[in-house]
Amino acid sequence: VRSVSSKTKKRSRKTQAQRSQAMRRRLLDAAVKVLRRRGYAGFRVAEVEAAAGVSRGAQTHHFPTRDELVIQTLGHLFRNTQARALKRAALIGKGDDVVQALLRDSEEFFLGQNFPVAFDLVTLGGKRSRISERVKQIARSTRVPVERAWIEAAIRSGVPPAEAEDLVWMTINVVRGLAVRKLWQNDRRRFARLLEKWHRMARGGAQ
Amino acid sequence: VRSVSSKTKKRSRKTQAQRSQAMRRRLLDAAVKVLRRRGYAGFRVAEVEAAAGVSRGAQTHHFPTRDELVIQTLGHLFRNTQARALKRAALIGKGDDVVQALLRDSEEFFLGQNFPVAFDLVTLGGKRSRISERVKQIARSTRVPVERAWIEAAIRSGVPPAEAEDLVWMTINVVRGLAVRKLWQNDRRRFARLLEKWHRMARGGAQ
Amino acid sequence: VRSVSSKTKKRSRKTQAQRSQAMRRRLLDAAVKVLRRRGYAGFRVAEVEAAAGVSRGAQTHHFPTRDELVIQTLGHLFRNTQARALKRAALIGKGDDVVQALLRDSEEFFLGQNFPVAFDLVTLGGKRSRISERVKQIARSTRVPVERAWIEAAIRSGVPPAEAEDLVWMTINVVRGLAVRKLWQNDRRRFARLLEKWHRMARGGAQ
Amino acid sequence: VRSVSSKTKKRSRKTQAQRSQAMRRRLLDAAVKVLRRRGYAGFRVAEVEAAAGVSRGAQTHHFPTRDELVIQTLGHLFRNTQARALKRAALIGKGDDVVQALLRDSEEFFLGQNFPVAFDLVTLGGKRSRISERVKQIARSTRVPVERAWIEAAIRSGVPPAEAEDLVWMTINVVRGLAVRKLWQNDRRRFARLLEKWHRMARGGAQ
DNA sequence: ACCGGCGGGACCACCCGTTCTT
DNA sequence: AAGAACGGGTGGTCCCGCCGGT
Repeated sequence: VRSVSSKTKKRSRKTQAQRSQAMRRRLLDAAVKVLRRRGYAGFRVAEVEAAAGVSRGAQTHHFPTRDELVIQTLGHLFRNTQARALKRAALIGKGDDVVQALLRDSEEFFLGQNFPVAFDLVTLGGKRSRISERVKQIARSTRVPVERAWIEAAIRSGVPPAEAEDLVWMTINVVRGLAVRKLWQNDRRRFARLLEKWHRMARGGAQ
Repeated sequence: VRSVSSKTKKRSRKTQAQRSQAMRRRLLDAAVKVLRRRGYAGFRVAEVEAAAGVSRGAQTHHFPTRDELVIQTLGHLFRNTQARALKRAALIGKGDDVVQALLRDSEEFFLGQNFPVAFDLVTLGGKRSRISERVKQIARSTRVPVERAWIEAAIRSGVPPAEAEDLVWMTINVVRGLAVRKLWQNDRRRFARLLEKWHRMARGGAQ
Repeated sequence: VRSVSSKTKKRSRKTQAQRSQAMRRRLLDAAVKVLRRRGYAGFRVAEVEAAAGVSRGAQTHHFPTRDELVIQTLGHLFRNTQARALKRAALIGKGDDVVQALLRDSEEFFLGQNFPVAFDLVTLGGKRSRISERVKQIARSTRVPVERAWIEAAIRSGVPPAEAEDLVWMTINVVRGLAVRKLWQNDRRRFARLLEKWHRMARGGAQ
Repeated sequence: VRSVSSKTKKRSRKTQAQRSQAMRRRLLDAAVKVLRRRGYAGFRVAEVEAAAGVSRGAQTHHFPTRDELVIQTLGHLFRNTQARALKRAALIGKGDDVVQALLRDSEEFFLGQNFPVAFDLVTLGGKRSRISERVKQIARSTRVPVERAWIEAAIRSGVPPAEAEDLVWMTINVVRGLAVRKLWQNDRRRFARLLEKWHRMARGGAQ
């Protein structure tokens, strides 16, 4: 991509660190795909390797165990989501329809492809408690800041500070509930109607 | 299902059937425990056998495959839940606080021990599509009647028929949303506050 | 082996316990072969299975882990050796040449095929400490009775009790030393000469 | 061994060679530790690297394969032992107690830390025949000169030449036998008594 | 000389379903 | 119906060696 002055080392455009980084990324992206397709129960490292076009050795080098790979994958996923959410919340200013914006953001997260993955992992319990704990911690550390950002956004938009927190919680919660329902019955029109209804109630209540 | 022709063997056969029934029940109860502890991914038939105090052969006899056991277990769980819910909905009469009653019923289901199990199973995808389909079907066939019953209860209690469906959906949905949040952060006081808030909003909207 | 009166069950000559026993024996015998050929470091359960003509499942059923198989194999080996040794010691009576008899018995054990196996296992240390401990314990519990039996035999044969213990120890020890030398240099004539020399010295000392 | 032609590069080359030498030494010493702790079966090149504080690449550079490292380690060990033994044998003069001196030397070797390592390696058989052969050869080429040196020392001390060889062999053999017994039962007092007994017998027989 | 990413063979344990026996 | 032996696929991890970089 960037020009190299020396002829002799033409091929070595990438340092080891860069190659390493690229490989990690390929593996994580492939792992996301597999988690979406199979869930944690059906997650096979071999499938990730095949999807990433990477050898067994390379995989274990970067992620020594299956669970480590899963956890890092979740972190990868949540970091991206978080970044988008924070950006959106930051755009909210005085007079903006924060409920509307928050609904859109939540829909993308909860009704998108990532949430089932997160959900699946969070429900792991018992013997798998080690992974379970780390998953919960990742969820906390990425979602709490998002909620905080939206609460501040709500206040900026004009919602009374005393009500902002509940408003944000409830709005997120409504979408979260639909995400679960979607798992066994995906009725988009009804979902849209319900969200619209909440939108009206929330604006009514906040005004 | 099969006809009983001989009277003479009635007694002994009945004993057999009872024993069989008892064994099935022990296995299903044990399977519930294991599903709670380990989730589907960590579900091992051997652990069920140990928990039930039953031999390998007995388990295989009653539930030929692992997935069959899981599905029957889920059915077992949902049937119980459904029965309780229908009973409660039937108690609602004119003037009763249907939102309150529905919230209580939903809390028991969604915030109780059974929901994570159901949730875990519903998220199975891909390769496991066979079981996944049956799980969804069980969810549909047990939850839809419950919703219908509550809608009717709402109408009986005095909610305008045009609003009853949305009211029930939204009320259930709010609790469902909290059930997910609970997976990684169980803040009971805040949950109670949110449910109370919804209670007030719903009654305000319905009045 | 035993006659079965019923015609219909002609084929079921063996009980489950007998079949189980036979299978264990086949596995142990095969494991002995593999341990001799490869040593502990090169011991592969798959090779044992192939040698025994047994499936992976059957193997794990009887010996859940590789190390368990190894340990049981050693026990198997030592039990046989011990039985033979005790029988021989019991034959010694007044006036018999106990040193000669003990030398023959020790030669069979230490210079035979079994000793290198035992030796290999006893040297395992460190991380493998669990197996190492059990191996040592097996060695102790089978060899100590053998030594005791020979000491008693020596006394019966006429060796002064005060000298019997040292005599037995030293005789066994001489053969044991040659067993080690044999590992890298097998000079039978010289070994025979040395043992003969010790025989003369011992009889001289004991007289 | 190799001639140094250029004077100009003497300094820098020496530095390189020294560093190389030091690294080899660190690796060999670490390998000794690991062999003692784990035996050949549990020997992992990664553990050697960790113990030596050396990178994967450096290890590979000096010892291209695992077995090469093991063999070099054994050579390292035996060379040291041999040097000490030859020095001790050389000190023996007319009238000295050669049995006593040989017992001391043998105790250090056979009852010390190095012998189990050697022993473990010598027992490797079958598939590992390549390494096994080299190990035996190392044992032969270091031990035979030691034995010869002691035989000569015995003759110098006054033992009749016809008896010297057997005396040395037997003395070494007695200690070697105890080395094996020590593997599963370390009874120092008894060992000392037995060695003392042999000392008296040998002097008696030699006089 | 030294470093570490990477390739990939090997091996064991897990786990379920089947097949006798009792 | 219940119990236990047996079959065998599968998958994660280990571990070594290679080789392109530094």
